[in-house]
Amino acid sequence: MGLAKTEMFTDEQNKIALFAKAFGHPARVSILQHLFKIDSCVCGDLVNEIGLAQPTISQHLKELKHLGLIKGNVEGTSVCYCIDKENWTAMKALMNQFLDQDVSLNNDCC
Amino acid sequence: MGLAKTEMFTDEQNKIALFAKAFGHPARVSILQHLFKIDSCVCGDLVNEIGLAQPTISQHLKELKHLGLIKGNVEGTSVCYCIDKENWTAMKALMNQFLDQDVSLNNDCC
DNA sequence: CTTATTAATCGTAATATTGCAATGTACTAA
DNA sequence: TTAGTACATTGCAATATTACGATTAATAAG
Repeated sequence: MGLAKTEMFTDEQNKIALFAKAFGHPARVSILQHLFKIDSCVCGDLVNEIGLAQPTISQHLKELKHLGLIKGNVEGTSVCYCIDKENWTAMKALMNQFLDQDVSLNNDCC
Repeated sequence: MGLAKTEMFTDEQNKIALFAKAFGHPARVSILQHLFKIDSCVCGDLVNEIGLAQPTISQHLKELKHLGLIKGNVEGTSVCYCIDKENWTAMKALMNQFLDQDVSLNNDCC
């Protein structure tokens, strides 16, 4: 089917899945890492940095923007993208809550 | 195409993407949360806990096992699944490295 | 206005994912 | 052996994702 049955899960679970899906492609991981590294806005450099075609990068950027993880500003003919820090921090908190479930207390049963 | 061009990305980026993809479905998030909550092994309870059919759960478990995030032991007619703590910790370190990129130093350019 | 540049959008092909019915396998119990 | 239980596998349909060529939209420069 390819259609996730989101209605049977909690909002939190669905939210975690949505963010995780955004990181589920190396191109988007790469884009985000680059935006962090540059520590300022990047425009079409991403197309050169990463080896994918311009429409492909544009599509990945659109997804990240839709999730609120990045912001984009038009600047002349080019567009300036950067991390949305506030939303990134909120996302990080949610992911850490999931990743940091208590591992130490488990008894080794398997 | 639906085919990620993994060869143009670093091993780290691809690894992050693979783990993230595993969390990119609420059912798998739910399965993992349940395994943590139970704090011991779980067998077929997952089918009842989550509202999906048995083959579907089995498939999600297979993916998580393939990634090394969970372990499964046969126990009589049932199978006992639990978190692979060592691999989970390693995965967590990798993800945190990605999530914890320095946000504070950025200048607000967008 | 014309042309160049940059990025978004459209359309489409190739591939991946999700979900489940049907079936298979392995073990247990009677 | 037979029947039952628990889980895995297979096969398939529906949908999603990825990638890119072609095109469009918007701005800038001449």
